[in-house]
Amino acid sequence: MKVSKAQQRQETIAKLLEIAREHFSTQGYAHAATEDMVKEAGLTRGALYHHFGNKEGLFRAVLESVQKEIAEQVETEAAKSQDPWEQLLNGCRAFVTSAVEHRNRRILLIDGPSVLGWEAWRKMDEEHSMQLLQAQLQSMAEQGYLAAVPIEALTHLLSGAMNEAALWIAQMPDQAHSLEQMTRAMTLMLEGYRVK
Amino acid sequence: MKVSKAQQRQETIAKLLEIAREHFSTQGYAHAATEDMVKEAGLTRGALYHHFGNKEGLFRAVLESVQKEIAEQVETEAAKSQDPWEQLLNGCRAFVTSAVEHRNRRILLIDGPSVLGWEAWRKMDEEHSMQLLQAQLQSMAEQGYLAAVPIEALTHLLSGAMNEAALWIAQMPDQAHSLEQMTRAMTLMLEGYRVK
DNA sequence: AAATTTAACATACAGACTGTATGTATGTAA
DNA sequence: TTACATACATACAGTCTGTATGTTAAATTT
Repeated sequence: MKVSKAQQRQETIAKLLEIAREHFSTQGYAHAATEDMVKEAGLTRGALYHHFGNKEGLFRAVLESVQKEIAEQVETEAAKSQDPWEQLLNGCRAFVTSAVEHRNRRILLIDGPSVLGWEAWRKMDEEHSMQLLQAQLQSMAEQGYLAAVPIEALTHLLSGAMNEAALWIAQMPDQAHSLEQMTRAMTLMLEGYRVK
Repeated sequence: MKVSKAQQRQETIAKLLEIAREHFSTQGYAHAATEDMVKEAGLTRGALYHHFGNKEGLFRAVLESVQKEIAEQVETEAAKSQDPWEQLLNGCRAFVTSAVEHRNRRILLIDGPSVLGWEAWRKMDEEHSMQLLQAQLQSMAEQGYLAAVPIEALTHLLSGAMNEAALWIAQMPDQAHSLEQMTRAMTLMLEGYRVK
């Protein structure tokens, strides 16, 4: 049976991304050995270095797919409402819910900044979910929904709050309850920016 | 000349902590080589492993001293006012100001959670600056200054917000200006929790 | 259709780094 | 002063990443 190179390439990359995501999530970047990953994929490290350049390149590609998935979730949930305030809260809750998941959490929130450096990580973040948040805030400000506040600073403040929220919820025994509590705290936090 | 063992021990540990802090801050945990650090201290890796067990142990000790310094700053600044709201805001600003510093930032906010794991990092955090924040919030809630909100969730939300705030400010060209903007955003954020 | 090129790997090896086992000298306590 | 513990130094083994080179099959060119 004959397999096209394009197809082979795509399949190999997809397989490595999936396996690496699992390894990075459970072991962390530093303790995930490239040899173990490629072995699980039925390949050798040659394939990895061919497609991703180095271990960090593989991690970056994995993080990119994590970001895309989360941004999609956030966008979908936010779009379910017409009211800007509800859109904002829906999006925030969707982000936290996604970020809590095992296959996203460590890669996105723990190892991401450490492995790529905060600036590179932040740049990636800006091109995905943070972008959505800032656009929403910007639009709300222009429509007069928000009190006078520097948008960029606010975006980072909220983003940081939600990142930690996800990490906190993730390790609590009753996650549903913790999410409720956190939603309450987040709702009040956002209230501070409602124009009076 | 004869040096007591206790004194020798103390000096060696102090020297290694200081040098390691600089190396971890500039190179990051992963790229800081133990050999380089001990060489700079005029020692060998034997000394490091004797006193700290392993590289992670050294990092943990460094982080501990970072935490202590920051908590001290926060406490000092907060104590400068009698008004609980002002204490809270002073403390928050002091935390951000300290966390921004080069010798604290990466160790505390970037590599800390990645190297020690989030749970261990959080536990250390709780024993230092986060403890102060939660105590302040708790006391404010009991005195009727705060709206009804789960304190633990709130503590993490605010802590996360400030962590990201520090990282954002750190990489902005005009840090003084950015700190002002962030203070404005933080002030409004806290307003959300003021009892109405 | 044959020849050539190129993409997708596999293999082998070098270098860096951590951790451990062991040796040694000096201070300390009985 | 002798026995022991502490504070290291030294040597070595194991792991892991990255790179250089080889190989095979598909794609492209002639």
